[in-house]
Amino acid sequence: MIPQEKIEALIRQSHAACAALSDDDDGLKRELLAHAGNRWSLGVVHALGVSGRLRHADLGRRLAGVTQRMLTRTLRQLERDGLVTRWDHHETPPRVEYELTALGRELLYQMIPLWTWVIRNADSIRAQRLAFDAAQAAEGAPASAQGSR
Amino acid sequence: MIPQEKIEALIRQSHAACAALSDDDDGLKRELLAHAGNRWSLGVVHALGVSGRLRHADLGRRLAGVTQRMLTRTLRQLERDGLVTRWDHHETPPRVEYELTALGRELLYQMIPLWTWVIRNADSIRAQRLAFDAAQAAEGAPASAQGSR
DNA sequence: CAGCATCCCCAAGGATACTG
DNA sequence: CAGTATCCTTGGGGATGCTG
Repeated sequence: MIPQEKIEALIRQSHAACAALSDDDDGLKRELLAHAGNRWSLGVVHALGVSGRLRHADLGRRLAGVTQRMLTRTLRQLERDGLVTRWDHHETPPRVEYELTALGRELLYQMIPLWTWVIRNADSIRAQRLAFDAAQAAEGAPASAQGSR
Repeated sequence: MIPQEKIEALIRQSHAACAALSDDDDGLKRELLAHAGNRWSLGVVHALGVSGRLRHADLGRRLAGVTQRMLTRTLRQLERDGLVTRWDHHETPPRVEYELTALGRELLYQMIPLWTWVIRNADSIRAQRLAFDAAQAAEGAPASAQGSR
């Protein structure tokens, strides 16, 4: 699907980029990429990207199942990394809005191809997983194959 | 840096892609993206991308600080998701080699822009973090500023 | 050499209750 | 409404030792 030479060129490029990293950067890099693996970060960035400026409760409504605690936590992390801005209107009752920063928008922009790729390949990966798990099960308990438990 | 309209077009695209997801896919998607946040997954994929087929011990040598346990674990996860192939030569002493699958290469290919972006922005993010932490500290303990504890 | 078993620590994530 | 505090569970990550 993707020409081999192109992949190799890109790998060389990434290799050069990787070699340019200090040990210190390595940790930071992973922390940044960890947002992709965090339970709610992607959802927050995506919701803010789609809807612009949103209040805490609005965000909570869009992310089904999130608790206030985790939402606040996630927002703090994103704010700390400069991906999200917090707008506190200092009113009573409280009124706080969140918005993507330029950096956050860029990150979203960078994420989309990866994201789309994962979604496109979700089916084949799920099938692969099932096959793998089946193979593992067959290997792990061949003696008790018919003994159920 | 990136035109606003382009971002919005991409966001709409990602929104459409996201809307196409079932609840089931959502978990899978995050699990896949979690490889980006895992301690060693990226390193393994990168090393295999750069060097082709590698033995367990060779991989261990390239990833400074990894333990056999975590290396094996990581490889199993990647194998389960169809990103890495395990070649067991069934010899004694054991000889097992690992290699990226086509899917794994594609993932690496998809990752590189994001990766490069993070590296490019590492400095500004680190600065942002320091500022944020300083602000938090100033806000959290202004009363006990001189009282230490 | 490859990798499993065991024990351990800690942060992510969550449920619940409370406050300005 | 936005957020903190508290308690709990789970899994990532690691150190060490053993085996085919």
